[in-house]
Amino acid sequence: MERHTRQRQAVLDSLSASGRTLSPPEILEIARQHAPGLNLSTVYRQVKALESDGQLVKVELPGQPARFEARCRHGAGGDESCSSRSAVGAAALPHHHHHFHCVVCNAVVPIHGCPGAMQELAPRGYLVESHDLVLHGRCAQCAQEPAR
Amino acid sequence: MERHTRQRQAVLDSLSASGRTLSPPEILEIARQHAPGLNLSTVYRQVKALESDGQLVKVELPGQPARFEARCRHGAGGDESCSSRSAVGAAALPHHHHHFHCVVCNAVVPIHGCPGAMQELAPRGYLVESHDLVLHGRCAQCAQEPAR
DNA sequence: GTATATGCAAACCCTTTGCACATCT
DNA sequence: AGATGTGCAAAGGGTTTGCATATAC
Repeated sequence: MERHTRQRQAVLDSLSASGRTLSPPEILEIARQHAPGLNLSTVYRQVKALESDGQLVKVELPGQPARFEARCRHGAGGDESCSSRSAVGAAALPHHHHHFHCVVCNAVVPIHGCPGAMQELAPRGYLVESHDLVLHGRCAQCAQEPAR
Repeated sequence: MERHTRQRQAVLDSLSASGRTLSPPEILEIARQHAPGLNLSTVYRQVKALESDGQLVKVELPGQPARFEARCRHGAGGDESCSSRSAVGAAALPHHHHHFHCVVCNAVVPIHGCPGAMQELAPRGYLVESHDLVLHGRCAQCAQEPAR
């Protein structure tokens, strides 16, 4: 079914090692160090396969190209558990979590916690099944630097 | 600076009349009825101009192409006012608001609540400046129809 | 040996842009 | 007339796909 290839491993490793979300081009650059000649198409294919395999999570921020993160790794301080939530289908479901996007260095890191009570925000008669939340601001590093 | 053209009016009207968010191709199809020969490029250009003019709002959902909504005034009071998507006046305040996305009919409507307290969700040292929230589920109409 | 993954190039979707012509004021 | 908008076609990012070859099992 799913073969173990140098490319597959390199893609997975690049994400696990980085501890943050990476775009396919970023993955390519890093993964090439362990898989010379790696192609962007292969990155896209592996990233999709690894996602449905439950090993990666696709992270999509409004207006930005997709990024991916290794499952359940936190790169910036906090960890703890994420509260799971209703799933629509029946696949390997990643834990429910949201993301923080640093507008300065453009990094995206997972955050724990969730405001919850989403159903109350919807108009009457509407049925909330899931939600996406993205925080924008400055990460710890960029918050300290004056300007950049 | 900004000229009044048949195309500009048609783009604006299509959004005002629809009461929901529309993608550029959707705008094109509707607006063409009042501006034959209208081109998709023009829709993109007008939509951008009208946005910086404050007459439209760009709505970006994770993983989806951009949509736009008319920025209409909305009387006081409603809880679910902006929910219907026919001819009823839509609600879109210049203020902070989020969106509900119906996974069945794919409509996107503004909602006016907000969980708040976003700073508490961020890791220590992180500074939250803004956030995006999108609710996914079924709108009132689609919630009643037999699930599929 | 056979099925699957890879690399390459081309195609696709969404959006932007260059340019000559049309249109508004 | 002068400035701005429009249509068309081509280009640009991001992502997917067809196909022949290479590779894992």
